[in-house]
Amino acid sequence: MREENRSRRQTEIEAAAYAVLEEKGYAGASMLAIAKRARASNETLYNWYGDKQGLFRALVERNAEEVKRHLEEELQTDHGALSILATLGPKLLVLLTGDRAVALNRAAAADSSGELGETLSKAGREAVFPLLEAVFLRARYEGELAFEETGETVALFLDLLIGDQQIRRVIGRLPAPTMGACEARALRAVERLRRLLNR
Amino acid sequence: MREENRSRRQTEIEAAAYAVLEEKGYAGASMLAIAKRARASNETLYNWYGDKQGLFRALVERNAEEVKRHLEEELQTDHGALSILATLGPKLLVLLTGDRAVALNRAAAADSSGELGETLSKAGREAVFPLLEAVFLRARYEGELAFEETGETVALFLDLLIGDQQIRRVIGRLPAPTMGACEARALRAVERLRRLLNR
DNA sequence: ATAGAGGCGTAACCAGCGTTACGGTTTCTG
DNA sequence: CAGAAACCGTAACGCTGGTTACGCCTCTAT
Repeated sequence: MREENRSRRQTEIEAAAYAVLEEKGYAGASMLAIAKRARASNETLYNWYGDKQGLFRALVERNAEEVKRHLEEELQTDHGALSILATLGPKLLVLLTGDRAVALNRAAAADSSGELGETLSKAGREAVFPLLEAVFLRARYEGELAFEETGETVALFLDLLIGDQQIRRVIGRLPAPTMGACEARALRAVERLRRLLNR
Repeated sequence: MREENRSRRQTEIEAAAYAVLEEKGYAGASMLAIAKRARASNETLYNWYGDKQGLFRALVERNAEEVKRHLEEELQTDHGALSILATLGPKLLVLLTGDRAVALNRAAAADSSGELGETLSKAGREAVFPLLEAVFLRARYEGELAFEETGETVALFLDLLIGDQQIRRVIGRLPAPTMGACEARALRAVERLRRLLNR
């Protein structure tokens, strides 16, 4: 199969996996169901991904890459640190509470081996964290924020930004937030951060 | 079976359910495994709880009752509001990030019908929320905190207190926090709350 | 004491899943 | 254009789970 063709096929299969996952949960997302939805053969799934965990590991990794790419793009700009946070915040919030991320978190929660959770966290939070640290160091350098421990500050920002939204989404008690809601929430997070870290 | 006997048996069964759930996850927690662990018959399980969902619904409800009871106990005292928060915070944090709560959250995440999530949230967050509102109203009355929207303030407190700890626990990337860690975190949450809501 | 209810332990039923296997067909390659 | 590789669709295998059924035993109530 030609390279471009195969790559397109892969995204189709992964889209199907998301669709089934969002509909039926991890336990209900059978390989055959995913194959049928993608109009693919399960043999292809097994050839490409090895096994069920492999398929979902691929989903997690690709998703995390996308998230990181989005953020790094933002970081390339030479905007002020707080202004970066103001654009980064909503973006991050949308990504983390979106249907795909929620489905992946559910899958990780259901995977008792903990491997999916590890991949999700390593490629997600643990990859984003240093990027945010860089932003905060810049903010301190610019005299906008004052703090001692960078890591602690990033954690505070994440608490203010995300809070318990993710877990509530995962157990199905919070609808996907609108873009506007994410912006408002991110704005408040930055505002509070400034009040806490001023002077 | 005598009433006390049956009630004891129930807690034994539910303890077994927690044990298996914590070991194997929701998908792996089979009725037979739970029955065997509790040295009970699965027929009994089905007679008492109806089906698998019923059993876990019972777990969720009983757990939520306990949480609420703990908190209400604390509220009976006539301590100052901030002092109440200082004792309530660690307690809440321990309960919400403890092995039991995490296992239940995983079960809710795996339940695609959303019923467990609904029960967990209704009996948990949505039951605790008004209690916290009462505390904050008292704090405002005592002149300790200044705010407009009570609900928003409670949400802020929960963000500062819990943050993303729960979701990280659920996907298996955070060990159960120690009592000391919970106390420290709660202390910081209250401290930050005061900085944000003073004057 | 004795009948009956209820619990125990186990087996059995059916369905579904992950995984493998296999012809038939398409698509690439030389 | 022919052979090979890859893919599709489906069936099959082994296994496990939820749920039901059934004999045996223990406890309770009359």
